[in-house]
Amino acid sequence: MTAGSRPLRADAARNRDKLLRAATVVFGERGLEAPLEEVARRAGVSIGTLYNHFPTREALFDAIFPERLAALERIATAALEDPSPWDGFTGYVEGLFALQAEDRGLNDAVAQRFPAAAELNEASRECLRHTERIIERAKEGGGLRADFEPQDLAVLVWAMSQVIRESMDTAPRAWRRCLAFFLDGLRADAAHPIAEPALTQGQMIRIVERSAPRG
Amino acid sequence: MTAGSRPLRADAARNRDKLLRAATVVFGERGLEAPLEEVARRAGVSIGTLYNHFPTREALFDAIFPERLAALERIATAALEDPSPWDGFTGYVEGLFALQAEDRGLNDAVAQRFPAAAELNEASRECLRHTERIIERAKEGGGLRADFEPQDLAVLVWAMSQVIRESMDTAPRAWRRCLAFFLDGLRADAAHPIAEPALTQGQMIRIVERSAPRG
DNA sequence: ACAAAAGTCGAGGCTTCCCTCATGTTCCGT
DNA sequence: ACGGAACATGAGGGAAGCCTCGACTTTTGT
Repeated sequence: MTAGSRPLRADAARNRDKLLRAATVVFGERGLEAPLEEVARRAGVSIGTLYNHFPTREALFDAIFPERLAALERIATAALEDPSPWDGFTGYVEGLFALQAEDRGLNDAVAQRFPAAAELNEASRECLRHTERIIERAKEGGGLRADFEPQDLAVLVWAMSQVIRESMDTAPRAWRRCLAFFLDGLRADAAHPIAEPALTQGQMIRIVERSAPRG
Repeated sequence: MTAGSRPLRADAARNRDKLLRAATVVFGERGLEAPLEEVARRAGVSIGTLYNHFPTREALFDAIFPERLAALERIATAALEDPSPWDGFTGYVEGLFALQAEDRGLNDAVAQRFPAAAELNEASRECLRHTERIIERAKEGGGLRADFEPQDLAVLVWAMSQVIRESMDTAPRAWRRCLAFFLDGLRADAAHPIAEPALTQGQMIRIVERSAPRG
């Protein structure tokens, strides 16, 4: 909140708050593609009012998720302070997916399904910076295989986000098993050479920018 | 083709064929949710004719994909004949994902996104039966970890189908790297105990039946 | 060659979701 | 307690897809 503009009128501030609460619930249940009209309905407010406060869907994301990603910062900090770099790494990854498994919206957000959400993606990128340190530390500690790159974690997030999406209603812990298999492949002593190189930064950017909701 | 009904009129047979070719192309490019009107347009036929031949989207799937999955049978046979059970296993999995990476529709189909496509899902299930043998053989050979279950392969397919979806345009081979990490975690000598049990058959069924296109 | 059967056509009704804007209401400083 | 600024409202127009149905055209058997 840059607070550049006048303070909101009392009723407007109340409505904005109701909208944010409703959006949090609706996106959590239905994912980031939930109809905005349901958000308005749930907030007890007209669709026009929703658009008054948040001219685009992405503006709503930006108002909701950066704060939510603060939880991730805490998890990252704990990871960097873990005496075992490997445990720190796995703890971070598990914490991340546990968050995703509790909220369809967050799951979509972390998988970068809406490139137009500027602040959200900025927050994601901020997290990624922690991630690099966690990965580097785990490699130096000898637990994590040396050829694992930060971009590989982004790919893992795509993969796990789908597992979570499919299974979260019926078997909310199922992703843990999938992740365990994967993590066993990331240990230094499990490493076999891999011919395919990691995605470049440029490729990542191009992919994320393309990934519209349904395109 | 049970050939229970009369033979089609000549023009009708031609149109049916054009529709199948068009659908193959369109689904291949856009995935199983592609607009049917584009299929009709591409076939040079009206939307009404499309519905004459295929009353539902799923009927189209059933007419296209079971044949396509025959390629998988061949890959499975090769896997079972590989002198190394582990190489057979990895070869099968790579062959499967390579197919998915060439065709968005097949990628969606294998991930079971349309439970109503009866014959398609029957064909998928048939493949799964080969899969069980391949997995069993790889475990007995000592290459594959003992706690890997056939349902885990289905989960892997969800995961990889998403990686493929995201990356196939920009980095068509990127999935290979992700799979390599995963496979390193499936080797018997990389195995660490996993607390979370595999999905049960019942859970799998419930999940697949829920997974509507967008719901 | 002709009529009945078989097949084709596409406009149009339906749904869902998007977003806007003219009108009406509420708040707030004076 | 009043006037203007700020805000809320929801009907409605638009886009995309789905699917149907009655009018029309082609095939085929005789």
